[in-house]
Amino acid sequence: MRILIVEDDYFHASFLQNVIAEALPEVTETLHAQDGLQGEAAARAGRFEAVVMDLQMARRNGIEAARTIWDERPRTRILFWSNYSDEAYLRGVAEIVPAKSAYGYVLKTASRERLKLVLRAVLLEGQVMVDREIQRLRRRSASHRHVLNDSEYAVLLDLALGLQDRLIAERRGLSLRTVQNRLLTLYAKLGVSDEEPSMPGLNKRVRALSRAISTRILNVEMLETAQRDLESWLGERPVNEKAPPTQEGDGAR
Amino acid sequence: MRILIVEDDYFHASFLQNVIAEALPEVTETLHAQDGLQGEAAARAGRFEAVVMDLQMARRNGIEAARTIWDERPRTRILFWSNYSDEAYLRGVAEIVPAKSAYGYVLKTASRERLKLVLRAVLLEGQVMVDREIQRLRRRSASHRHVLNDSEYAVLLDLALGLQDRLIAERRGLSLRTVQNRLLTLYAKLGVSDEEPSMPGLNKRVRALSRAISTRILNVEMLETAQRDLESWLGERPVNEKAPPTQEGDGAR
DNA sequence: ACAAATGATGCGGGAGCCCGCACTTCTACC
DNA sequence: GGTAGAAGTGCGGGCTCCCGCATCATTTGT
Repeated sequence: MRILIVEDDYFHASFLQNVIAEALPEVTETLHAQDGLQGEAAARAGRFEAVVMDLQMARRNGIEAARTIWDERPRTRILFWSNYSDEAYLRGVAEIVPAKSAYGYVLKTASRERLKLVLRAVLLEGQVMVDREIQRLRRRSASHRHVLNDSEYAVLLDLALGLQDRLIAERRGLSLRTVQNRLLTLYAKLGVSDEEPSMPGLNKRVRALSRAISTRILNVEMLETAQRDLESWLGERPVNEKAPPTQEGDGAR
Repeated sequence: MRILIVEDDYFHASFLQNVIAEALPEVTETLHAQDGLQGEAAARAGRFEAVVMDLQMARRNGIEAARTIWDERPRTRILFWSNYSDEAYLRGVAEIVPAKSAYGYVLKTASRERLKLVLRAVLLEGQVMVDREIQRLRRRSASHRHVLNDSEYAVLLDLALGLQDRLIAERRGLSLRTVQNRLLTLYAKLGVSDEEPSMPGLNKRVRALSRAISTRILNVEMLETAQRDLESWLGERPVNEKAPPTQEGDGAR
């Protein structure tokens, strides 16, 4: 069995190699890539069955690297290994994992024993496994602020990219008013409201993004990924011009 | 000489201790705190002259920890040691460093030799020193998107927190129109505009925040710090009610 | 099968936002 | 001293946004 390690921190990478050697004696070879791009290239060339992937790397983050790896070989088993349990990462991973494959998610703070366990479970036995520490954190925040469903999350992403209502409606195939309803519930779930005595007049739209980021429902990596997705959507869109209800050559604006 | 290390990653902390022992033989004792809060407490109790501080830690980030340490003992020398060179961190540090003190900023990817050099220069000799790698990155992005001056940055923070124009004006002691002018230049400098052929109707306000985050001009840590500052400002504000429609003596300006 | 709940949509209006135009300080450079 | 440029402010208009009120369609419970 051959394993690819994608990890930009030298210490973490060598620790991982060490643990792998101990937990998985059936491994015959491990390769170490330093960032997402290298990881993609290595996976393409090396045909690994198993990958341990850091998230949050320069040049190409772990989610995007995993996506292209899975696009090319959907059976690859990938264990995500990260310092953070941002909801954004979990949603990002859940969105791209193919049916054929197995994956896992562990925190870097997990004990050596737990890491070994997850390594075996995911990479060797093909189980799906999420560190119970993450489930715990997840549950705790869920009790507080309500959980976003997929359609709300999609709208949140669009909002975060700066799209205005009309465009969101077009992209998601909804009416304008419906989008605004989604935003409404989004505001509620993110705790954006004027009722706060301390919080006076605020711009709900921006505030929503702000809170989504503070609470790690969104993070930079997923924002960048979403931006790329948006661009490709814009690309294949049939130069759809809006027949503006009003008239005529308003020229560049 | 006694040194406090504030760092939540075990491997990095022990590597650092190792390098310190080698670079600074005059150190008689090092203490290791695992996050910002612990770091503040340790600094308060231990009266260290020198600190090596990670940014991006749970519970209390490095900037905030440094701020309270410097509030209590302004001569403490602090070396910031981070994986990232986000502009947000640099501005955050620059904002809080007291005149009496010395500080430095190194990337974790710096070579062992450079780390040793910076350790001696900052902690021992009291120089101010920023890793040249950071200057380089800084310069590169500066050429591209224009650099924000302090007042624009302040407005950006307010925008990011979700304040609306009126409140920003009040907080910064400006007229409404002036705030809007600032926002205008902010949009320009962040590259938010409709001229993009690809980018159709977008919400400039949100887009500005989005881009500020993507380009690391802002990051989560500084957003949270700014939020706390805002809350304390709101706290000491004299329950200022808006005499809404009309105007009159709005006092401060 | 009927009622209640949930979700999508339309309409309309008050408020906030973006920004062109014009006027006034304030600052800087000959 | 004078003039040009930058920054601050006011006014007004067009557009987006937030959201209450009301109407259907779909889903769910009993």
